[in-house]
Order: sequence, then C-alpha cells, then structure tokens
Amino acid sequence: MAKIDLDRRAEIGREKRARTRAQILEAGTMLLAERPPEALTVDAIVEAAGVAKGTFYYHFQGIEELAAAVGERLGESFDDLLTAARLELPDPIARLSFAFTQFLDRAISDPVWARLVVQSSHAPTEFARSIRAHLKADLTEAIDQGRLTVRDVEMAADIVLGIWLQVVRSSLERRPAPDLAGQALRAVLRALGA
Amino acid sequence: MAKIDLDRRAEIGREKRARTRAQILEAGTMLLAERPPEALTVDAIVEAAGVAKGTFYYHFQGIEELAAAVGERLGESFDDLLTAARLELPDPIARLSFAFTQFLDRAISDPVWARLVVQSSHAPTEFARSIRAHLKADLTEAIDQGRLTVRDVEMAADIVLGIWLQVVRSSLERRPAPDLAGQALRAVLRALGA
DNA sequence: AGTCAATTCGACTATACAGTCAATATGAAA
DNA sequence: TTTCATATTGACTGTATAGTCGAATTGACT
Repeated sequence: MAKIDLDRRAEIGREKRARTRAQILEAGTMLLAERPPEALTVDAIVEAAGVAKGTFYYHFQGIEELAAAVGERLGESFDDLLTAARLELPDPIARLSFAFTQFLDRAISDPVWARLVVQSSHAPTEFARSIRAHLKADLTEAIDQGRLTVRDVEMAADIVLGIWLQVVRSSLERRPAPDLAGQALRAVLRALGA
Repeated sequence: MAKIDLDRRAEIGREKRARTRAQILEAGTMLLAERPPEALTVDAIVEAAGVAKGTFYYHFQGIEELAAAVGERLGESFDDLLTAARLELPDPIARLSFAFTQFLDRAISDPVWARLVVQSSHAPTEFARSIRAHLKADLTEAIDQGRLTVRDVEMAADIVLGIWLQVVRSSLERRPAPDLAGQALRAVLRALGA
C-alpha cells in the first residue's frame, strides 16, 4: 500500500514545487535584468517573489544556482529563435542574417529580455559561449566559401556581436529608429565584407 | 603672525592628503577594473590601499565618490589621447580613425585600463557620454559631407563603439591577433560605408 | 625639543545580509 | 475527518560591511 502513495505524494510535491520555483525564477530574472549577480541579495529576491527566505533555500543552493537557472532559460530562448533558421536555411550568411534579425527584433520588443542579455554578456556565461560558437560556425563556413573580406573568425564574431550588443543597448536608452534591425544588419554585412 | 602659518599648514596638508588620496584612487582603479562598483566594498579598498578605514572616509564621502573620481581620471586619459588628433587632423574620418586606433592600441598594451573602460561602459558614466559626444560630432561632420553610407548618427556611433568594445573585450580573453587594430578599423570604415 | 593643525588610525556601533531550522500550513488520499 | 509527505514560513544566529569618532601620529615651523 505504500508504493503508490509515495509516488503520488512526490508528484504532488513536484507540481507545487514547480510553481513556487517558477515564481522565484521570474523574480530573479527581473532583478538580474537590472543588476549584476554580485549586487543581487537573497532578501531582494524573496521580497520580489513574495516568498519567505527559507523557501528560496529550499529551491536553490544560493544566488549562483539561481543565476545559472536564469542563464539556462535564456539560452533556451535563443535556441528557440535559432531552430527555424538552422533547419531551413542552408546558406551560412542567410542563416546568420536571419538569426541576427530575429534576436534584434526580440530585443526591441522585449526590453526585459534585452537587459538580461546585455547583463549576461558582461560575465562570460555558458550561454554566451554557446551563442558565439554557433556564430563562429556560420562565419567559418562563409569564410571557407571565400565570401567574406574578413578572414579572422574571431574578428568576424567580434564585429557581429559588438554591433548587435551596442545596438541593443542603444535601443534600451533611445527610442529605436524605424528599420533599426535592417540598418544594423546591412552594417554588419558591409563590415564583414559579404 | 597667524596668517602665514595657517596657509602654510594648509599647503602641507594638501600635499600629504594628495599622496594618500592617490593611493586610494590607485587601489580603487585596480578593483573597479575587475568588478562593478556595486560589488565593491570599502574594506576591500582600504586593504588594497594599505590605509585605515577612517582614512578612506576622510578623503571620500563613499564608494560613489571614489568611482566618480576614477571615472574622471579615465576621462582625462581619453582626452590626452584625443588632443593630438583634434588639433592636427582637419578631416573627420581621419580624426575618427586616428582616435579609434589610439584607443585600441592603448587597450591592448594596458589591460588594466582596458578592463576599466569595459567595466565603465556597462553603467553610463559621464565620461562615456563625453566619448560618444565627441564621436558623434565627427560622424555628423562626415555624414554632412556625404561620405558615409550610414545616415543615422546614433547607428553610426553604435557601430564604432560596438566593434571597439567587443574587440577590446576579445583582446582581454584571447591573445590579440597581429594588426588587430588595423583590421578592426577597416571593418568599422566598411560598416560605416566610408 | 616643543607646538599644533592636519592627517591617519582602528576600535566601535549599527545595519544588512547569508544561511539554518523548528514550527506551521497544505492538500490529496484514506 | 484524519493522516502525513511535502512545501512554506519567519525568527534566529553569525558574519560582513557601512559609517563614526576620539586618540595617536606626523612633520614643518619655531
């Protein structure tokens, strides 16, 4: 009689647990969008999430673990936007252009997401590494096809990421100009010599 | 008999004061190069500077004031590098190119300076505003002369600053490629459509 | 060698924050 | 209604940091 009871109990637990965990994750996301993790306190998180301090430690080991979880979700959001491009576009430059525009549109329409990405770009996180790796794969392919003036992959990646990040930062401070994404993309392609 | 004494005393004071203040400023500069101001503690500063806590508060109101002082010195270092260009080069694109290269060479040869600049670029400081203003002045002039494909000054500034910052970040993580500055400059000029 | 204004020191108080834990609440199942 | 594994609570302890202040030191000048 014990077996079924225990499994069911655990399942109920997981559901309730998941809801509260999501609240904390959401609060953490908002706060990490406006300050670096070093400046984030557990008290601030639990206040924003509307839970008790003990609850935070029931779900996370500490702020680092929360930051890692937020980073993972951020990485998934990038993957979501990338999947379409990777499957449908065989041309590396078209793929890169599509992804660049997708990410930029998202940043413009979702400032919290944009702030979070900008903050995350400061400390080199796992997801930042992954993005740069994806980008370098496309750029290497394009360079091997002799379609770029730039020959150094690292320099090419810096150009794309640098312009993207700075345009995103600008879009958070000023009202984004119309066709911002298009203008930025054309500048990137010119810089790469595509 | 009092007048001269008091003035002389004050002068002696200013000299001693200046030495200790410089120590604290130096320590603060090192620490602000590796962490954001929100994550900086007075205890860490006084330990690095080798002075007592009270001494810090004798010279600065708090960490914000120290950060402002560091920012001001950083601004001066930029002005120093800019002065030559502003006086000798009448052409805005040549001026911009010269400054870009100067700043990049400095960043590559002085990693602490580079880290400090990168950190400062996160929060919009007074000196960041000033740099962008200088840059926009040159870009506006070039655009008015019809020498750039990019028409939007903000976009043009984002391109220059974005590539510069990202290349500097890269130079701190990887070993800088030979002719990094030249490559980066050519990419910027292509992006602007010069 | 004595004087004294300016500077420096570090112990001290107060507060903020991290992390723990015994008590309480929850809610599906019996 | 009662049971009980799980989840939640918030008071509590310990530590780190902010900021203060009276005492000690410094060093040019007499």
